[in-house]
Amino acid sequence: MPTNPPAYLKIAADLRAAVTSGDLAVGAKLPSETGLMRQYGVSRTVAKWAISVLKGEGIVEGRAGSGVYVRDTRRLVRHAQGRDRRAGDGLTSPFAHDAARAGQQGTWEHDSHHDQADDRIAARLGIAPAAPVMRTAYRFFADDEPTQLSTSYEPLVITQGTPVEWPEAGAAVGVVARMDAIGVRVTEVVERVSLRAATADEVEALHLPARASVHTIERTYFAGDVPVEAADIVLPGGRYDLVYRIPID
Amino acid sequence: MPTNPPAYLKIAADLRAAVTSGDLAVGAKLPSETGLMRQYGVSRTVAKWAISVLKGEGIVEGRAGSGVYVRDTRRLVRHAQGRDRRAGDGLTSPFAHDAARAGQQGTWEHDSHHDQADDRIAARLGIAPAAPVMRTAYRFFADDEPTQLSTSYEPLVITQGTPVEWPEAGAAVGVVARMDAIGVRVTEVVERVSLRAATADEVEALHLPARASVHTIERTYFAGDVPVEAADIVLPGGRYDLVYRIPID
DNA sequence: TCGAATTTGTGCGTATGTATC
DNA sequence: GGATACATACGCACAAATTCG
Repeated sequence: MPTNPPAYLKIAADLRAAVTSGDLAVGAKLPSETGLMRQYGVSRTVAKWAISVLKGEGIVEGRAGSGVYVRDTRRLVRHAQGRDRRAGDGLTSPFAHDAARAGQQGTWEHDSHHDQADDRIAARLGIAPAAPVMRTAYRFFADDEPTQLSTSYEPLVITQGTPVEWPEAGAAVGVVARMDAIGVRVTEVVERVSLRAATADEVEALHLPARASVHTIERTYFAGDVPVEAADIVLPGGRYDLVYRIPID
Repeated sequence: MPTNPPAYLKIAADLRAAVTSGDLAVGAKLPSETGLMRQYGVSRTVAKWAISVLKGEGIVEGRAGSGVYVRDTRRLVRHAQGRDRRAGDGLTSPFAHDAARAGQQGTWEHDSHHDQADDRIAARLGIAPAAPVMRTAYRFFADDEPTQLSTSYEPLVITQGTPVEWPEAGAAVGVVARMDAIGVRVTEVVERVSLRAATADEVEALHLPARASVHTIERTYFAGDVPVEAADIVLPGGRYDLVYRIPID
């Protein structure tokens, strides 16, 4: 006798409501599968499907042998760079700034090397395919938890031989300050925000549960009409809010 | 004999790769459950779980009695309003503009009425709780497919008795143009982008598959430091790219 | 230290309903 | 009507991790 809506979605909705209402706080343990079976008079399969829905939504997390727990959904806020930037800002990176606002310590690791632009990056940077670029892969941590991945590309035609050729080697931090140091005035940043399922690599690097969603941001810095840096940024879905301030006129 | 990774994730990865590589184009039919059972030598349960993973990611869609099909993942692009706006822009809404860029026809339905601000909206608008607001619920369509939900709130203290009190009744379209018409100069818009699972209402209104993710945008327009409009916008995840252009300095 | 109980993770087989072709 | 295929649901089994006496 199939009911409408199906049992597993009704159970999922009940549990979701308990989480969002606060009845089940962060870290709280959900009823066990056996408990749900008795409580709702369903089979183990149905209890599993209900919980798997919530896991797909990223709001709970199963630990084998222990139980299913409400995940920490506190969000970091990422502020896109804009006119807020003050002089002296260049001493600390945008990421460290965002982490500090949330009361967390922002750190990162990086790996820079010369590379050739693939077709996609070449198109974004307005350079020839296979043109030389500086490629830097970042992994950012907030209180030692990995929370952001980023790969940036800068045309070497702009930076080669300058003090800021190696992004993390000089005194200036951040694209705007570094470009400023070599006389390139960054005037605009364009970000394209998208959403997709996390790849296996991202699940690994960001300590995500399987089936997680991520925000992806294609960020491009411009000096006038000339792109000077392109970056692919990956943020765990549901752990981040992205804030944009846009002046009108 | 549990292997690592589990069979259902391996099958899901194979199918995902076939979709992203283009071997399975948009609209193509995936192998049936029976097919997967034979192909991989697994039970129906495992085939089901593999497909359910892809459904959770929103890249395929099951049709009972027919099969599982690759969903259309072409993306609409939403351009946040900024300095791009030209004079005369006020004749067409930002949504219609975005749809036109994608070669689709943008239409919408709306429902306006007087209401009282709840605590959350009051905080965002900087007004007293229960203060009177104009509340307008929108549903936007691209080529007759629902693609965006939005609920906007304007403090009646600003608009009451003016020609633009009812958002969809006057000649001017869009918040900036309407506010301009009553001498309120909108100077900035702030958008907070987030990601969460779709509610049942949203699944219904946007024709989403169960377990879908959505972007949510909390948008606030400011005239100087004064908020003049707040809106909650819901976009289907994976069907939209959000583009922001931010001037530097 | 050990072992038993609990719980999730993965997997198999089957049955019924219903939509599509 | 019949064949196919998905959606939902039941029951069962075993492995692995955790918890706790």
